Amino acid sequence: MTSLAEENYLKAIYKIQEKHGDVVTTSALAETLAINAASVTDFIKKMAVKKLISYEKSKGVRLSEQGRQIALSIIRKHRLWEVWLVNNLGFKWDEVHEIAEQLEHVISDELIEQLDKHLGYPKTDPHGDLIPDAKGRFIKNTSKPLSECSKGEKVKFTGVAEHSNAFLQYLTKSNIKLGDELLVEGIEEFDKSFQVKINNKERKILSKEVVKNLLVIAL
Amino acid sequence: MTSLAEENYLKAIYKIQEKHGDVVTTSALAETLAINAASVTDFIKKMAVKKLISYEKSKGVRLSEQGRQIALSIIRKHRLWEVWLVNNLGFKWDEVHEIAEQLEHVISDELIEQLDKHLGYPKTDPHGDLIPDAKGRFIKNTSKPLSECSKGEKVKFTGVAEHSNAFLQYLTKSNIKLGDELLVEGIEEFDKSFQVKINNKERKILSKEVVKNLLVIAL
DNA sequence: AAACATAATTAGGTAAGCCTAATTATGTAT
DNA sequence: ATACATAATTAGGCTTACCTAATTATGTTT
Repeated sequence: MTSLAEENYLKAIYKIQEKHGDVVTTSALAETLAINAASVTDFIKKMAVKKLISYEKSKGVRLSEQGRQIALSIIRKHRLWEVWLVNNLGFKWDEVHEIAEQLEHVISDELIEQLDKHLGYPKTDPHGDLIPDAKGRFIKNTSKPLSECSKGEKVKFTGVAEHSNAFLQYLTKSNIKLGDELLVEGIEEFDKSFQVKINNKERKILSKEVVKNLLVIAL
Repeated sequence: MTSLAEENYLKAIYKIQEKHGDVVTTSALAETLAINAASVTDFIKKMAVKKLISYEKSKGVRLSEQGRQIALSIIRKHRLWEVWLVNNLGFKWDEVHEIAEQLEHVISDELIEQLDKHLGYPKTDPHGDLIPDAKGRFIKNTSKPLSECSKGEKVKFTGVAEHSNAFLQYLTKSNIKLGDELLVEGIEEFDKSFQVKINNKERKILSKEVVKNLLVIAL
């Protein structure tokens, strides 16, 4: 059995590893979990004994295969619940994270498989994040930040790299939604802002901070 | 904030109080929660300090109005989740209890109100138990055990007094479902078994143990 | 290489919820 | 009223998951 705390550590390690690659430091973990570094050191030693992670003293930790599978199952649950909250219960994409943080810890394989089926086996959550299957496998993802596109490229908005409510609400307010077609009409040299045409209709200026966090795929 | 343990104590106290009325003893609580009596004494003292219950030493405990409201909100959540699991996810009525025991502790008023709406504001759960509203109010319930009916009475099966999987599965196997119409054709003096006609079709003999746990309303 | 800042660890402590064993209440039978 | 069984409480401990303060590593600067 893995405890609530362990699940949260595993998920945090997975996410940091995903973003910054390789070994995860004690301080990075302490930061994301909002837990004192001394407590983290304590805890990861125990997790290493349980083979959930490998731990090199003063270096950092890495998920074991077992740990990775558990992390992925939590992420799978989190994202499936988010889909449900948005598609079936009418929540907005900036309202579901905290609720899903609770629901993701409910234990029942049967439940999660039935939920998956009920939702029609979605491949992505409301933020465009991929949902791993029951075995922890993802479909391929070829998205890149809009900031890496060149003038003239036409792409589809498929996900966000930043999940803060501030950013999600900015997009909602700006009427930019997953699935929108974006045409890069120009890039301002001075401030790296993008002029884009959305769904062949509206024209918008998007700041460098924004385009960095919009994930798109080529059309 | 009320902890997971507190929620479980409150729910247990509510249920014992409901069944046996009045004051709830330490041992009854210890029994239902499968927790040592000494631990229960410890815990209820703390709950009394928090005004969740009133506690008279060596006598037992009673829910405070605040405690009652919390207990009812847990029960509300439990039963709404059960409805969802059966109606939307395809679970059987004997498969949902443990999952709902976990889901009932998820904290979000918004969530539970949206769920309630999504389900069409159900008044009863899959076992026929009443679902309190957001303010902890129940609709009236006029049901009684089938065992209290007399020969010739025609009633509707609306709930179970016993929630064990064994009993639920017995009913499923016997093809007796909530909403079925039951006509008491005869009562065997010797063993108090009932001969009933179900939905004006099948005839069945139901033992005293069974009829005691079938809740019905007059038709 | 020495000095320094930063990161990580160790040591010692706390609160929540549980436990067992020992003691004290309570209520019933003699 | 006393004895007895049962229920409840007290006392002392344990584990989990956190904390602070003090110490030790690590990796840059100079």
